[in-house]
Amino acid sequence: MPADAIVAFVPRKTPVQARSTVTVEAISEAAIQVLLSHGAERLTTTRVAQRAGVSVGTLYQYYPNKQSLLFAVLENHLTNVVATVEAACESACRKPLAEMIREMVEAFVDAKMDRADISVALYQVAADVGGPALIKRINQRSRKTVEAMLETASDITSPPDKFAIDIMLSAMAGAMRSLLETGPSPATVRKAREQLVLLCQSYMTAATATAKRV
Amino acid sequence: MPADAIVAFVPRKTPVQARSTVTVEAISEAAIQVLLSHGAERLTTTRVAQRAGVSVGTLYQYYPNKQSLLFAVLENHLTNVVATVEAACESACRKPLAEMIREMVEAFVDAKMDRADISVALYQVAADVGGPALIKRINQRSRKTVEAMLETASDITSPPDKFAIDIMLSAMAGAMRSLLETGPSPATVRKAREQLVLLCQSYMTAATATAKRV
DNA sequence: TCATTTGATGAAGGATTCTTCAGGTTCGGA
DNA sequence: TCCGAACCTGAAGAATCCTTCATCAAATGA
Repeated sequence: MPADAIVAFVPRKTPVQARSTVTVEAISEAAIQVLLSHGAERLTTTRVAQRAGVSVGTLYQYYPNKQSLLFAVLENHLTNVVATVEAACESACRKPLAEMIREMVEAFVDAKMDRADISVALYQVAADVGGPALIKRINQRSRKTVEAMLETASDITSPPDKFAIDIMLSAMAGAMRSLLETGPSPATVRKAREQLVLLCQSYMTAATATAKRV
Repeated sequence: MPADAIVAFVPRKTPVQARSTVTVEAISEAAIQVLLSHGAERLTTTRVAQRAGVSVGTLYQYYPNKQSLLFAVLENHLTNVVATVEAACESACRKPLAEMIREMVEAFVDAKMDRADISVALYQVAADVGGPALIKRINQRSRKTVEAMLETASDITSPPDKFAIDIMLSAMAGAMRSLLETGPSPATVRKAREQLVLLCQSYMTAATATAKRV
């Protein structure tokens, strides 16, 4: 592969029959499992195919190359998480600030924990080609969602600025990542969830107060 | 390489003459540059050696394998950062809580920004073999340092518990990571630094209050 | 039923990478 | 000056890995 090759990320073919749908899903799932058991460094298209119970050729029928497979899995996961957070944000509209934050944070934690293995596996992939750009997009989308929610808060006049929201979201994601990588017990997760709510609430309150004061 | 090979991480030979010291440093620096320009996926021992202006053989005289090189660079960086934070924590002993947090957070941000390129480059490596264990060690060390500092705070009776400190530190690191990956302007960094101080201060205050109340 | 489309196979080509080692060069002290 | 130790070189072996494609199997629907 040349140093500056432009790689395609779009799927090569979309399943039309039922069996191929099963195959494609098996491949995604296998990619995650291989990522967990062997690490990104030793993730091989052959190994993924083998784990999925198909041959390499089949894999290449749906993904033009290795990266596109990993990208697809990452995108799918991140999209799921933001979608969940967005739903929570909508249902929390017009409530008091503290409650908003609580619902948002809890939705985030729960979404991540729902398939904790996927989250952990994909941290290894996020830094790869395509990852940063994708994450940037997802971050912006989350930011806007939270911003829109905060503007409807019943107990504050002006919401914190964009920057503060970015900080909060990245802090929340970072703490969650660190937590997930320890393979936490359910009790630990519950505690962390509570603490994350507190973290975000107290920061948002402080940031709002500061904003008003200026 | 067999699937479950045990790889050595200890350096193979330590420099004794001046020229080899230069060489070893050139290799570390080259590793970072290659990481930034080509990404972890396409980091090659040959490429690193070439960038360092030496031959591959030379590289293997000091590092038994590719991973040990990356591990060494990562360890060196993380150790530098914690050492800086530790120093700040010591000098902040017996001050009020808010001031402690400020000094600690600012030291952390400054240490990271001092060689922002290294930080960004190494995020790609952290997930690799050896990385997680190393990070765990570093995290514990930081936690203990901050905990010891907080116990001397002049304006609170009982410091937040370990768990809260872990959350704060990982949140801070996560936010910093997200920031660094955007290639921020100096102005942005200043703003973020201020916001991170606020984030940690407000959370620690809230966590302390909660702890007392119980 | 049967032609056409869709799906699956896996050996093999082509390329890359890690690591070694035999042989040469430079340094430092005696 | 001279010798041994430290240092450097880079071609080449051995091991993977990515990706393709000719070929076979299954499903669809007319």
